[in-house]
Amino acid sequence: MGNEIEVFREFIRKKGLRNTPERETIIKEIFASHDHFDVDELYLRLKTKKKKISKPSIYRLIPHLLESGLIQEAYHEDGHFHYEHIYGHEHHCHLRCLKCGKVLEFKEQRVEKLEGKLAEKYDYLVTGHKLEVFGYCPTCKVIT
Amino acid sequence: MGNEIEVFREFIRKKGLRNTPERETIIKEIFASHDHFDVDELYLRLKTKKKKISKPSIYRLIPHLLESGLIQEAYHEDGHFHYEHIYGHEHHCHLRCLKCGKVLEFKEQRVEKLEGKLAEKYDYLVTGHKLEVFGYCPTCKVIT
DNA sequence: GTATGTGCAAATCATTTGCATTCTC
DNA sequence: GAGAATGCAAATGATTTGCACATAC
Repeated sequence: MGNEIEVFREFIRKKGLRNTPERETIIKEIFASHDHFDVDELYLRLKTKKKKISKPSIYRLIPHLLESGLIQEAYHEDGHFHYEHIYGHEHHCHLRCLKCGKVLEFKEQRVEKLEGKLAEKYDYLVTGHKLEVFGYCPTCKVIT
Repeated sequence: MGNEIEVFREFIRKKGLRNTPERETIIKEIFASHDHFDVDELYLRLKTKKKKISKPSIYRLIPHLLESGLIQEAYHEDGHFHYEHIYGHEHHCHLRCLKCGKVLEFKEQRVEKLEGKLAEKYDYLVTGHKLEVFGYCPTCKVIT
């Protein structure tokens, strides 16, 4: 079990906000799976486990999770966002087919060097990145 | 003036679809500006120029523009997508502040090599990529 | 004690869709 | 002439918001 809860508590404290059991329940559920998630799916997972958390509570928590660096937007598909938790997990990128929408994951280290350069050049505190490569998958490239 | 119109005509022809003056008007307007655009803003730009194009026509055209590689999603913000035209323009990536949401653009060539490797490894026809680096801007990193 | 968070129901707003009409090929 | 595309109005569905109550600090 990671200490994402600790990271979140620290973040909340620094911001002068308040933590709640609902928020910790949501975070635990997010990190309980290795997969991407979306709000509706997360809500249903919680419901299945008899946790009474409302959707607005999830929606209201997400900006904090993004800002704290615990999660990031993975992609926007089927009309809603899909997120992935990034804290304590190996980074991966996406290879997407422009025709059928299929998404493949792959690992990439090359961009880390770039992060350092950018941090210096623009005086940013760089915390992560998202790389999406697109094109046509083996099936779709034949037809196109 | 680029030949994005030609590229689109070719794409439409290959797919056995039909081209229309509305579509070409939209494409010309997209490429008339160097900036990102979103559907509403594009619609208003067209309206200002007395072009009677409906929003659904724009929405229905976008998947084709994506698939043809003329445009790509730049980011999803303020509840809607922002697109950028990529055909015939130098590629750029985004550096985004997690706190204030500010977006900076920068150039990057390093990822092109990776594209080749991925194309080979997964048998994809790779046409482009989108790289977003995030963190805190000079102002926000002080406060956080 | 006070300001923040929660749940509910209602509101918002981007995007999609049904349909009758028009237009491309 | 058949199948697509358009515009309009209505529907959809994710996300947000107002509000009254509960609760963290």
